[in-house]
Formats: sequence, C-alpha cells, structure tokens
Amino acid sequence: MNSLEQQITSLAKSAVKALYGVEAEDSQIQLQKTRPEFEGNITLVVFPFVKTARKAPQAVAQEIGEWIINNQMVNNPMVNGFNAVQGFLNLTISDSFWVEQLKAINADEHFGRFKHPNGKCPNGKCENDQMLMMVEYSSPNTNKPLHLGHVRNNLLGYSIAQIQEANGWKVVKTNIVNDRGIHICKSMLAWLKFGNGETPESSGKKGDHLIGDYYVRFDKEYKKQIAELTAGGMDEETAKREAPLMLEAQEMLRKWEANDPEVRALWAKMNEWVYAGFDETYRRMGVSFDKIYYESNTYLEGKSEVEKGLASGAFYRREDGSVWADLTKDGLDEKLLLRSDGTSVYMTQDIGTAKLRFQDYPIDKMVYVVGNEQEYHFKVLSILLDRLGFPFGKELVHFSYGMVELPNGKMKSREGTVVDADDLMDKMVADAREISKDKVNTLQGITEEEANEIARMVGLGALKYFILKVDPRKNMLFNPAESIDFNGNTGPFIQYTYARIQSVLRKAESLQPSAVSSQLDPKELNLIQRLCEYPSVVRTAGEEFSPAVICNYAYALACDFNSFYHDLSILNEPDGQKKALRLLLAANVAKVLRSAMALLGIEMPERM
RNA sequence: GACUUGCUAGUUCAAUGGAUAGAACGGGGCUCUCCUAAAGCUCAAAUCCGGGUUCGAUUCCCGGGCGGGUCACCA
Repeated sequence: MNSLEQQITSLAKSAVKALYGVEAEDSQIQLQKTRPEFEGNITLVVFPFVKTARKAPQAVAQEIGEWIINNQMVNNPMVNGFNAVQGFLNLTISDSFWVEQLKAINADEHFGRFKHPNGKCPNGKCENDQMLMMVEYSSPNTNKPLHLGHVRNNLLGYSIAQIQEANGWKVVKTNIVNDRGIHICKSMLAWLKFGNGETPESSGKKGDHLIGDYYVRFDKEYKKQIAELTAGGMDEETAKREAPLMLEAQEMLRKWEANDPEVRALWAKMNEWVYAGFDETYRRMGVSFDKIYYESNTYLEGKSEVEKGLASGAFYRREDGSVWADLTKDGLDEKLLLRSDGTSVYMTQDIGTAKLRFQDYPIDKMVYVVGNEQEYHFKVLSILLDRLGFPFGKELVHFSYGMVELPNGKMKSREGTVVDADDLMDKMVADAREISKDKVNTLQGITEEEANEIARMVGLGALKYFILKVDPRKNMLFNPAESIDFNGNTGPFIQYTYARIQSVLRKAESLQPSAVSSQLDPKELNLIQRLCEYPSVVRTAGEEFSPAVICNYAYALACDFNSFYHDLSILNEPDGQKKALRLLLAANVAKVLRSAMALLGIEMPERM
C-alpha cells in the first residue's frame, strides 16, 4: 500500500466511524484504480458497509464521499471531488497532490526497495539484523547439459532472490549439484569404452555437451544389449538388469563409493569439464550463486543425520536393515531413508545438505526452487527436517513451479526432444541481431561490438520475459517451431520504451524538479499513478513469490508511457514548466522500468 | 485406482469475490517531412458442463467432463 492509499484508507475509516459508528477493518477498505470509463482516480468499494448503514449502496457511497470532502485537511485538500456509481465511490485526487508524489519518487533513490521483512526489525535497524533467506535453485545433474526446463528454474530462482532482497531479506543463493550416482557413472563408462580419450579441447565441444553425448551413447548401447538379450530368449526385465553395461556401471558406482582412486580421478576430471560448461551457461544467463554444495559431500552427512534420528527414535529400522520414517500420523506414507545395503537415497542427501547449510548460515527461511513434480518429496522433507530439529524445517518453502511443455508433451532427454539452453540463447541473440539490422537510423555510428552487446541484451531479455511473465505455478508451453516474439507484450517492448526515454533524456537539459507544472494532462496523471503502485507491486511479488507480477506491472507502465509519449511531446513542449514535468516523468518511468527489470535479471540497453 | 493440480478469444498468457473478463501474437483497417514505427490507433473474437454460497462468482464450495503430476530400496 502506498502513502496515498494509506491516507485514503484512514479517511474512509474515519468516515465510516463518524457516519455509522463502527470501526472498519483494514480488509473492509477496498481500494482500486478507477476504471477509465468513470471520472476519478481511486475507487472505494462501499458494499462492505451497506449492511451496517442499512441504506442503498448508492446512498452509502454518496454519504462517505461527502464526509471525506468536508473533513479532509482544509489547507491541503487531497480529494478534489467524487462521484458515486452504485456501490462504487470514485474519488478524484488533486493534480498538485500527484505532482508531490512524483517529486517524492524522484527523490527516493531506493524507490521500491524495502528495509525489512514483515514483522521483524521494528526499529529500522535492519542493516545488521536482517532475516536470512536461502534460495536453492538450478541443482543440475552432471551428466547432461542444461535445457529449457533448467532455464525456467534458473530464471525463476534468480529473480525470486532479487525480489526477496528488494523486500528486505538478506538472500543467499545456493546450488546443490547432483554430482554422484549411477547417472554420472553411465557417462563415465561410455566415455571409457567409446571415447578414445576425447576431451573438450580435442573435440571443441563444451564440456557439459560432451558428457551429455556420452550419456546418450550409453543409453544407445545399453538398449542394443537389451535387444540382443531378449532376442536370445531372456525376458525384458531380466535383460535390463543383467545387461553387461548396466552391471559395469553399477560396479563403477560401488568403486566410486569405495574411493577407488582411478574411478575418482576420472569422475573428478569429467565433472570439471561439466562445471566449466555450466559456468559458461550460467554466466550467459546472468545467474549466479553465493554458495555451491555438492551431493558427493552432503550424502554422508545425511546418513549420519538419519542415524541420529534413528537413535532418538524419530525413525526406525526394519529387519532387513533399511531405515524408515513413519509419516502416517501426518497423513502420509512410510518413507525410506536408507536402503537395506546402507546406501543413501535422494531424501537422505537432502537432509545432509540441509544440515551443512544450517551449519554455514543462520537460516531463517529456506526456499527450494524445484519443479512441481516433487511436491510430495518436499512435503516429506519438511516434516523430516522438523523432526530432526531444524528450525526452518516446518516452514520451508517449496517454490513449486510448473513444467515447460512442448507441443507434443513433456521434454524427454532420451528421446531427443529437449530444447538446449545454449542453443536457445544463441538463437535468441542471433534473432535480435537480425532484427536490429533494420534499425539503421537509431543504431547508426555504433560499433559492431556495441551492436552485438545490444543484441545480447535484447535476445536474452525476450527469452527471460517470455518465461517469467507466466505465473510460475502453471505449466507453460514452448513451441520451438514459432520463434519467441520481439513485439507486443515482450521484454524488448519494455527495453525499447526505456531506450526511447534515454534518447530523450540525452537530448534534454538537466532536470529541475522545483519548476514543474502543477497542472496535469490525464495521461500524465495516469502515469504518475502507475508509478506510485510500484512499491506495492514489489511487495506482492515477494509475498506471492511471483516474478510474473513484476512483468505485468512493467508492461502496464511501458504501455502507459508509450501512450503518453505518442500524444504529448516532451522536448518540443513550449511551456517550460510542462516540459520540466514531462522530463521528470520520463526520467522516473525509466528509473522504475530499470529497477523492475533488474528484479527479473533483464538488462536495459541505452539504445536499440 | 487414490491423492493433487489445471481448464479463459484461432494461439500464448492476464484478471486481492467487484463496474462492460484484459493483453499479445495471428487476421481486417489506419498513422512515420513529427522527441526511436521493436511504436501508436482501430475492428472481429473467449470464462469446459451442472448445481450451491453471495448484493455480486473466471475467482469460493459440491458433482461431472477433459488434460498435467505424484503415489520406487530412481534422482
């Protein structure tokens, strides 16, 4: 809620108290932007008071409107006029009030950023007393390169971290790399058998792609063996189990667990290749981490936590030696934590990771950015961590986002229907570069290097916005046959609006906030009102964990500006005070657009 | 099967229980001697079905239909 809304809320409450003798709850004061077809700026919905007033909605709206006009501060009246339409009280706010709001926004360097999360840090001493939120995202396996599903994860994770930081949290971005297990052994084995010593250098392939190729190769050869075995009369299940390649991979995993020096050395070497590849992709995507954990370090930690839980009676052991948690009292099943041979499972590893993280940081809130297919896993993890005494366990947030689907369904690595992250970014940037070749007027005189840099920002901006504008909880569709738009409700549209403003500001003389006009055109007023919404948008995005909320707002702001820009000239305005006002407006629209896009990880070019 | 989640123009997406359900792309028609036309203006086009709660339901509840997902000693 911005200061304007606060003031109106308080006026409305006073009105209700004076007229009907009841204290209105905050939730009963419903304010919304007045629809354009009606006169006014802010609308109070009066239906909640109709019952206590025992009058028709229209009459209630009329009464409250009159009361507000007669009782607001006389020397600086905020509300200029009103009209009542059914249960809606439309209030008109004075131009001078709006201009003051604009000046305040201009003076506020941290507009849209908050000092503290709700509830804590009451004295404004939040610099050293910030609550700490850890955001886990990305969390790749080291046997294949990143694809579009990871892209959604990475962009959401990074953006959520930015948004929570704007809401006053100290945020630690983290990544748990799934670097051990049968999947990586498969790649290693295929490389040993068929690789002839191929390296990223010798092949010219990115490390993660190289390893991914051997993972696919393993699958191909494995299927061949199964086919041979079943042709020889073996049933399929047995063939899958007994195929020599699978047995070898399992043997390799056992050697890995036993610290066999040769296997470990190969593992380390191949993982390094993958990390180099991932790092490049992350850098390109513009995401980063403050702390990286590796499953190879955390899974043993998990085992010992489970042993502790066993000792304390939180878990129990079955006759075959496997360890389980009984969650039936929580309405869930029994969950395996250690296999009968003593090896760990996915859950064990996550417990170990939590333990290490909690040792390293004073975590107040733990957020896991993981797909919605793992909802059950995190429900269980929350209960288990709570039982093991982790303060954040019960309230951990599983930021459960939807899948990216292709026209014919889900992406499947093995079926080759994945959209590769590196390829996609390449294509977006190339498309942006191609489009920019028509912009001979605006981009004249810039170097090839600058042009490429603009194309990079615009191409990635299009991709990021395309993904982030969708409600994260919902599945979304990506059609590789249709290229991602650069027109309409897109990242480039917002970047373009920003570049236009920068162009105007470059040509303008310095801003003089004191000498601005106090008369507003409706388009100017509308734009100021939109700017005023920004802080509450940042709040909502934080509460709902939704970068899409930021996207919607930035788009609306850019639309409002473009409409204003089209109708009213800034630099050619003869009236000096009006011109000053418009420049001030433009500068602050640019400021807010830049700030909003930064929350999404989208860079803004100065020209395009 | 159980649990869970979703269903809105031709397509991809919006809409704290509020006024005539918004955009974009695609389709039709306009606007560059004018601060960047990656823009602006304009026309046609949608809430899966049936009940209920409410002054008011795309939104909440119940039933049905159709899609996702989860129910592994995989991660």
